[in-house]
Amino acid sequence: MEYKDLRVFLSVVAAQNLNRAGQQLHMSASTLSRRIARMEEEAGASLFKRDPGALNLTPAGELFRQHAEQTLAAWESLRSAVNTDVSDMEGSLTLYCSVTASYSFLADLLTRFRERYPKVDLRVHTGDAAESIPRVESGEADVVIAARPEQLPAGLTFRAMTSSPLLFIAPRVTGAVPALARAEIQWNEVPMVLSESGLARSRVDQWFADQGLKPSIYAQVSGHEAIVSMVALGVGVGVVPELVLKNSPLLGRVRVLQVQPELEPFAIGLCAQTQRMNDSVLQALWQTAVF
Amino acid sequence: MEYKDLRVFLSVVAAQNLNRAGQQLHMSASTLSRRIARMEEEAGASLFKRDPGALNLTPAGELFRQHAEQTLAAWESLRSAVNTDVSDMEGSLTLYCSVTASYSFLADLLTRFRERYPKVDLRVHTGDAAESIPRVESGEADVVIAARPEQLPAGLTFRAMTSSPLLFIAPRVTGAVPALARAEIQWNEVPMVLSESGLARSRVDQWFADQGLKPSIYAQVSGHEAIVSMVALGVGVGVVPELVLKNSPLLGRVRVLQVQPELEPFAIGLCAQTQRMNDSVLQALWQTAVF
DNA sequence: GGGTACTATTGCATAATTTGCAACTATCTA
DNA sequence: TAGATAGTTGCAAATTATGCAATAGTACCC
Repeated sequence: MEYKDLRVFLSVVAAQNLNRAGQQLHMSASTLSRRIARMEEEAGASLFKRDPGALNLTPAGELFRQHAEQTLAAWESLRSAVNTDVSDMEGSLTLYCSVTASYSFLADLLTRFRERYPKVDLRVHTGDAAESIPRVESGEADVVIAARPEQLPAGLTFRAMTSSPLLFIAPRVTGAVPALARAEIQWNEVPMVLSESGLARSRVDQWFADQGLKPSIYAQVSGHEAIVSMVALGVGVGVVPELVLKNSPLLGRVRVLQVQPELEPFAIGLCAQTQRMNDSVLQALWQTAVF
Repeated sequence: MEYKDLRVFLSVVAAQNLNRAGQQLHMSASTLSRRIARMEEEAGASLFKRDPGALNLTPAGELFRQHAEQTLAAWESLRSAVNTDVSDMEGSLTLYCSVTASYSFLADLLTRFRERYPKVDLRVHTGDAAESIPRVESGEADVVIAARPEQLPAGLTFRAMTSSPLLFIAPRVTGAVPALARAEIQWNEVPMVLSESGLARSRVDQWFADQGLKPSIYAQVSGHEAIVSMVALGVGVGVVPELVLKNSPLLGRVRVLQVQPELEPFAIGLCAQTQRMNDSVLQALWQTAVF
């Protein structure tokens, strides 16, 4: 039994559904199913009634829930007590991240950070993902949530939180892009909607170069979200991380193209200047991201 | 942080020394060192003062110790409450194991079992390890601690707890066995002291057969402990599990021979009849062995 | 002062565990 | 009965933990 299991359990109790809980926790339903099975084995009793429609607690599950809440509360309390100088740590932290990252990670991260270090003055800026690395290099931001660049610039430290595949997307309405209708796609005729710069752009350029092709660029835009919008309008094919797609309200208007070879996935995590890593506020955020 | 870590922590606190704690826990000191390092990172403070001579708790460590004790107590209490019919489970269990296994595992296992299920009437028999499997097959024992046979007989269920290498041992006094003194050992001239039967015996027979050799058997005895005794006396070479050797008072009188290929290690664990596995007392023991 | 013994830590290869995908099962619904 | 939804399970890949062996730091003794 590990503390992470207890958090998983409480999430599942709240969600009453493995798939919903899995989305919140960034885990698959199968993982949750097995973690719960293990907890039940260790506890020696089944914790959920598998009523069709909703997962409800058994009496044993209710006791377990109390145990989980108390134990986690005691643990957080211990952490605060032990880090006296940290629990009422003061200071400020400027964090920059893309709009998309703000949907999927920022909420979790900041909620936990706020609980632990309420006195730290947090400033959050959102914007284009491609801006992340420059911002942390220039010192405009103390820390950013970013995709790890192919070559991490010297002086920066990165800690992965998750990864997200990089996908080709096309308008759902077939026929909007004639070059896609052929049996074999003629990539040099496909109008592409790409980022002006950034990791996604260089990966795509490399992908075309590896095949000895030159992309036909219809539009260069700033921001992955704009790419989804333009693709949904039917102007061409774009490339965005799955994370952006999942959170887009236009998800239903585009479709994912299966291409070979696949683009290497984005590694997404926290990034800060190495020389600032001994700053206690930064260390606190680092830890919050992990446990 | 996992509950096993908490137990590890308390053991280290009690032992004040990684090597001693490691022996009790059947773990290496390096593992303990790293687990503690991880706990300290997760807690956000160092838990032990690394005073030379003894590991003492820091103030943070003292708090952590309280947390660990309370959490584990709450957990045990939950387990008891949840398994009402089990915590005051009655019944009896006959367990058979070798003398050696009784040193290294039985104490831990029975202590924990007793705490959890005090009303169960436990009967323990010790004897030759080779007797284990027959005893459980015949039903003389409900469960045995045994090495897993090459071919687990049908109808038996096995759960591994640890493994132990199978070693060739010789008298420490060189010259006692002339055939060993040669540059290349002439195995067919080496007087062997072997079990009359059992897994170790069949593994050794197979080992000789694989090399196209026939062992020269000086003595066949019953019980691994007797093998160590006879080898220590200088009569020949024997084969015993490391576990037996480690616990033998004659450890200093024998030496381990490096042979190629090595014999496959023993997998040691609990074994019971599959058809009895739905017996609640047996299940209780099974769980006790794991968590 | 220089061994010697003892203890904690770390590099590395291996072993064990965990994870997600995909296929499967079961139940509800139209 | 077909289709949808939700939980479980086989399997391969990735991650993580483990022990061994080597290292580093300290006390103790001659």
